[in-house]
Amino acid sequence: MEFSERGYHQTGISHIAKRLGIGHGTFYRYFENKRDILEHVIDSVCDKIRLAMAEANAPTASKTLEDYEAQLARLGVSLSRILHETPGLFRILLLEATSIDPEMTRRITDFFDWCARQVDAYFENGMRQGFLRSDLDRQATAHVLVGMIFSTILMTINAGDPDLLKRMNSAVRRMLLDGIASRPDFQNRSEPT
Amino acid sequence: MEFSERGYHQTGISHIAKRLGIGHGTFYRYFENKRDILEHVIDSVCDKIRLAMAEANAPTASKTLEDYEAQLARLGVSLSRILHETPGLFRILLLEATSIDPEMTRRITDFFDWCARQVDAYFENGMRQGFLRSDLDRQATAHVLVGMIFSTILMTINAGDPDLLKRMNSAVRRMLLDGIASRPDFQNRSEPT
Amino acid sequence: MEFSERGYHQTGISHIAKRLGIGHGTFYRYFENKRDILEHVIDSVCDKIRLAMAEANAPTASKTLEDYEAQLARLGVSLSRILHETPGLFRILLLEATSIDPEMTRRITDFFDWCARQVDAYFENGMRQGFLRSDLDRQATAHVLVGMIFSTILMTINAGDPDLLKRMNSAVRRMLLDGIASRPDFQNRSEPT
Amino acid sequence: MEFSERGYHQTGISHIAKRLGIGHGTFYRYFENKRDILEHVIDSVCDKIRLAMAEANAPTASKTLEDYEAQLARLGVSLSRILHETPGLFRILLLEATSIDPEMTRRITDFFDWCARQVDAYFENGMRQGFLRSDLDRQATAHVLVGMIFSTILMTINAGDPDLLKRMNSAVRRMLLDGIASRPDFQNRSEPT
DNA sequence: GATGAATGAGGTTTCATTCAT
DNA sequence: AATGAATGAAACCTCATTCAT
Repeated sequence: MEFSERGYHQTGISHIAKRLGIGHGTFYRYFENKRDILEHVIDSVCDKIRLAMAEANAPTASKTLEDYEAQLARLGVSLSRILHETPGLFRILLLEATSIDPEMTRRITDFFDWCARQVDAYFENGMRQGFLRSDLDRQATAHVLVGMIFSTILMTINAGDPDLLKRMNSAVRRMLLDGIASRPDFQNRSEPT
Repeated sequence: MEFSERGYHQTGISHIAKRLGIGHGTFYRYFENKRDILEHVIDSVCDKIRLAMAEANAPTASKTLEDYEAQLARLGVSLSRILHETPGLFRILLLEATSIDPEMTRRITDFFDWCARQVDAYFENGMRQGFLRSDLDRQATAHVLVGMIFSTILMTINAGDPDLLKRMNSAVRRMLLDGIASRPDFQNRSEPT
Repeated sequence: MEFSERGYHQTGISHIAKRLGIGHGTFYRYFENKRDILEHVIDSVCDKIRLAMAEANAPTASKTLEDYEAQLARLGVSLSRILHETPGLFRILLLEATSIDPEMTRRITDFFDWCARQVDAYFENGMRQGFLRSDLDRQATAHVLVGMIFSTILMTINAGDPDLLKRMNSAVRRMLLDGIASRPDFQNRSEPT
Repeated sequence: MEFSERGYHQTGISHIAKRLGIGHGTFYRYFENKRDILEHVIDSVCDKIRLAMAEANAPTASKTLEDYEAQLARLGVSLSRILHETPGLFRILLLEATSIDPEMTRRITDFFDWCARQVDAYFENGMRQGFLRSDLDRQATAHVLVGMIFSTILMTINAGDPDLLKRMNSAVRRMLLDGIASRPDFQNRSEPT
């Protein structure tokens, strides 16, 4: 997508049309607006992510910490796959679309909130099942986890290091589950894959 | 700042000049460019954050987990103060400046990398002192922590809930240090303020 | 006709095609051009008017002022009927078609000239018969009469008052034949219907 | 004015700017819109005409038919002068501006109505003074007179004959005051100049 | 130093017309 | 014969930047 390479505002309709090999008037047969195409892109990436979260199983599917860890790993794999297949989409979602207009910002904010509510449901299940801390501030922690995930994606997009994604992915899970503190009294879990 | 209310591309030189109470030609005596002013703003916010990190003490200052926790808390307080004093600056840094051009994106990316290197130094100290896990992927985890911090700020900017910042702030420290898993064999630390 | 409701320039080929219930490509089987359809419309309205003038009898048919007055009345009735049946046509002729291009303006000008020549023939007959003033500037007065007629139509199109046409119609005939001056020495003709 | 030569829709901002010898962006410092400039032109021509009517003296100034005839003659001179000085203005008013949009059409219609009301005031005075017919349909006749005047202007704009204006001008006054009928019993007034 | 009038590149969008199906 | 997808010329308009005053 031209937007992710050049940026939304730097991309003219003529650029898009030229890349698609169509006349620039043709563009307006399929999209209402320049903004309209961005909306479609955003919708598409959000849908992909929603699907990825759904594929990671229902919130109530995990009975143990290991189950939950596996769910998280599957989500990481799904998101990595999306990132690999369509690397531009996240750039548009996270870097470009945030500065178009209040309505678009709202749309993205709402999507993050939706993600946080999903995570919240997982947390609720974990607390009910007893494998998550009972004193968890579910809502706040869910937002933090969502932030971790998307900032991980963002940072690996812009990084040169192709290995960083995998390592941050692991670091997220490790930190989420165990924290970073050493445990003199506790056998550290082995690194999750 | 006009940029944070209206957005960079929606803000004209005339808007800025009017707010500053100067003629819009005069603007060019003080700034090279429209882009130039954004650069100044970004530099200013980055400086504020660098100062906040410096105020939280040197990486080697903490000998125990409690020290480190206190450092983190001080950093949280400092950032919260900046956010409170100049709420627009972060919006510009995190939402607007990311979509200007590759050079500007690079500048922000580099700043995040710098932050991550700072955090890395804290982690190195913690591992040397023995209060952080010895198997920590320092670099990746540092990036994750930076991502947590800035995504927390970002999310609280756009949220209606004024209390969310404090709660996410706590959630970040809690998760960072202990993870979210329950510890049948371990007395959970009390909630840090 | 779409042109009279929306205006020529505000009307797209697609509007016309939709109203005709055909695809907008099909339009070009029946008309050369967008302009071409306007030409047809103009031709049609001019033909109607020419027919109306013909129906009012030959220029030489009237022997007396009363005959001529009756001819004028018949013409008024005919034009009123056209105006009532197809109110949009005059709007197109008098308001829209005048601003398309020089050729179209010329066409309308020529039509008015033709009308004036017709009127001229009536005047010539009237002068020969002796019931019109012998010092009449036939050509100029014919143009004035044509102007009166069409401006009457135009003004009644845009007026809210549905009675205005009839009253202006009478006023035209009254003014034409007797003028507006009072005649202390002359019994005013009774108001013609 | 470019509008009167090329037509409103055929005239681009670039044409106007080129003719004025300014950059086309400069145009927008002085006019809101393309339409805005037309509005100014229309206002200007209407003002000229209003002034011309005012110069022809107050409605109540004439005590006799001769006075009124002189007023009419002065009005004719004034309008002829405007027509001579700025021939394009009337073309725009009468041919172009009528097909822009309903609001503009309304504006012109309203102006004609205003003219008719002025004429009405003259008629009222004439009837009160007794030099105009007592059975005059003032409102309708006023509209007809206004129509005569403007259609005279319109026809002479488009005619090749430069003498036509003067002749139609006379014909209007002659017809208005005496009609065109011969008067066996009445000494025709001599042709007014 | 300060100003704001002037500029024109460049953007988005419309729509009459063509032409393969 | 009928269609409507495709086209691209051309329109209007914005706004960052310059420069004479």
